[in-house]
Amino acid sequence: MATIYDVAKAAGVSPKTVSRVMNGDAPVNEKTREAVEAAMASLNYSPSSAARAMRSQRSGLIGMITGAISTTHQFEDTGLPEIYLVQGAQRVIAQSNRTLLIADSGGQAGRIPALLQTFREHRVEGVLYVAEYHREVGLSAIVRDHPIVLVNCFDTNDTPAVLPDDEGGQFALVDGLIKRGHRRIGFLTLPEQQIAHGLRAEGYVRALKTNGIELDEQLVQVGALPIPANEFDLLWDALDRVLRAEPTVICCANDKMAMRVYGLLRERGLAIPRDISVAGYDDYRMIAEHLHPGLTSAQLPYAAMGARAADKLLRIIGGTQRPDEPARELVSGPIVWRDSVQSRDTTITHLSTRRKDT
Amino acid sequence: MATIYDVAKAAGVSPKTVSRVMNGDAPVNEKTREAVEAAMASLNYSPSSAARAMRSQRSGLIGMITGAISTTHQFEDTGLPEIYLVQGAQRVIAQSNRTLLIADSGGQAGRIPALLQTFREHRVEGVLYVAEYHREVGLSAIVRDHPIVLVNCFDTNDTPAVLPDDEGGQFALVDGLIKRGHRRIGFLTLPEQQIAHGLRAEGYVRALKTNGIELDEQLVQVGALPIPANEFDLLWDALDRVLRAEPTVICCANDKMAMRVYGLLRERGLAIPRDISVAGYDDYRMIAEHLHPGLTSAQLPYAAMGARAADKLLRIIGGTQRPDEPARELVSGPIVWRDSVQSRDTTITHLSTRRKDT
DNA sequence: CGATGTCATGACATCGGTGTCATATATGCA
DNA sequence: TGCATATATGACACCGATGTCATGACATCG
Repeated sequence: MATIYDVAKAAGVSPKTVSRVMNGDAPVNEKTREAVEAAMASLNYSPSSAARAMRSQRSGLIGMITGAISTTHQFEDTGLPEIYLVQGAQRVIAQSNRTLLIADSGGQAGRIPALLQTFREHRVEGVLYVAEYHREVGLSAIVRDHPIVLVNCFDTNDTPAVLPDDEGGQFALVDGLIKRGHRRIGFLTLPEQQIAHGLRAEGYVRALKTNGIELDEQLVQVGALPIPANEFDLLWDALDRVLRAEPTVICCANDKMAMRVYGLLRERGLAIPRDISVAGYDDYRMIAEHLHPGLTSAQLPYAAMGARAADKLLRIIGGTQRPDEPARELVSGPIVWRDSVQSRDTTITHLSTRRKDT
Repeated sequence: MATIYDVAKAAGVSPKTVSRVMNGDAPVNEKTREAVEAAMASLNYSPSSAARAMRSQRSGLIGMITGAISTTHQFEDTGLPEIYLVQGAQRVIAQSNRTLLIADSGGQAGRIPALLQTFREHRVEGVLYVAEYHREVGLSAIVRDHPIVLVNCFDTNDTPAVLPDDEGGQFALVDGLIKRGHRRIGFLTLPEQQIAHGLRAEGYVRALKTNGIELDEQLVQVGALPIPANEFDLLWDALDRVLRAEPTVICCANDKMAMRVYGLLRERGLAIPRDISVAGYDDYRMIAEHLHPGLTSAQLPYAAMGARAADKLLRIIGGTQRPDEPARELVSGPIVWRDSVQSRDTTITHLSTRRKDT
């Protein structure tokens, strides 16, 4: 591989001048520049980032650690749309002329220290720490050596974090359902220990309140439990209880649950959306687009979260954070309306004036 | 960040001795070793991989390029279980004390040269080139500078490649169905231009032949087309034609299609698996495990492919390829049997003696 | 006892860029 | 015309490892 010395020799200049042509950090005569550029092209020259990193003390690398935290998947396999997260982050990082280095622990928390050690050796400028579902984490000390942004998770020390706006997402979904004429809105929730559960429940309640609808607790049931074997029966029972409260639509905690609910409702002879509407959460396109009818769902904006986290991290590294920048940022996703939700005749209902609720 | 000089000073030895302690490439007195190790620990020393790379001319980096090829997604979004591929590759690469560098073009082929340029600057030792679905690709010259392994794709120059064993997977699935008593096996295929289509069709035919069953062309219909808007109607029609041939089971080209077929069959009042069995392909757990009943599916072994590709690449880099190693390797996945397939009473059928068909 | 070998260690150069400083010529302005 | 700047370029050191070679202290052997 050609070096800067080879280029300098070929162009008849000093290495430093070649460096100047590349970096544009000092004026170079037009003729000289052309000669250098010709030499670089003919030698197929590519500067060594190792040498650069060494001299400049800036590696141009960002580390991302995924699959990192859980020792075993306490809940279910998320299906890993994490790749969108990687893509979102990578795009932003590439724009800053940096490169993404990734490490995946394969869910074995014990491997994290070794992976972080690798990051240290590469002198990564910052770390993105990605959790597989919205949760709290405890960070080991080694991580705090670097600028870090948590993604899909947070800790108790106000470490910068980028999180999905679960409350807002559920609010927007339920609010949209109400605008489409629904009044009795069933809600099959996540297991109660999940962070997202509480937030989404709040969004649900706020949407009702904002629209002047009274909460019927019978309509809200825990839909899934961590133990897969039991889950289905429990889902059946939960659905049963919700249906007795006569909802016109059922919000499911996620698209996978909605997929099951499709099957369960059909077994009861209910047609979607004619007899009852259904909504999901996550907007896993693999599911939502291919269910029949298409599933209305609140999008978990993974790509946007990845991009936002990368952006935040770069600002931290560059010292260009806005002074008022909060440690935690929420990223909202759109509601994707598909055919699983039917608008109801609203002539007999009176939409209360919408009040803004912060 | 502490350097080897700091460690040397703290331990009262020369930098070279510290280097020897780290690399074990020459004998070091036990006392000296302990002093050096203590110094390293107290300074929280981490050697600079940039300096190492520079001196040794080995970067310890492997580049992976994903989302690389398609300008627009000609077919549908794959749902990107690519993350499993990344994980599989990363695991193997970490074991070899190397680090995975990733670049994602976001489907914009025009960005590939820039990404490869980044790889060159980092002096990656090899490249994994990942396609989003099984296909043929044309490689630009720049890629051939490096050792490279294609993943999920191949070219016309016998570039090393790791591919899913589509023929074998479909064979194993259909063979398994036959062993479970099925004789009339419907097959809703991929669009014909897909590489996987031809291979799976071959597997289907071979399974029939191996078991002495005659092919009924009516049972095989193209199930999907690249234009999403039309797809559904065409799938309905295709399913209709297949059903007229009275199958006891329907193989779908992928799990997404199977998910739709579930809905379509139910609309016709057919219960799965009581009235008819269904199988998919891909084994996207997000779908297959959560459909009710669980979907039997042939697994696309992404994690294994990633691992195998990384392994192959490392052998190429290390010059330790087995002499007989073929350029293209097929990776087989298991058939995951779930409740969507019902074993049929086989007392009235006569399983022909299984013949091995290579 | 001297030659040879092993152990243990350090001095020094080197990998490929870039920051610092020096130098030489050209230009602007009073 | 003379001095302050700006332009254009090079010499040299340095970033942090490690390969090469040299050296001194012992141990071994004939």
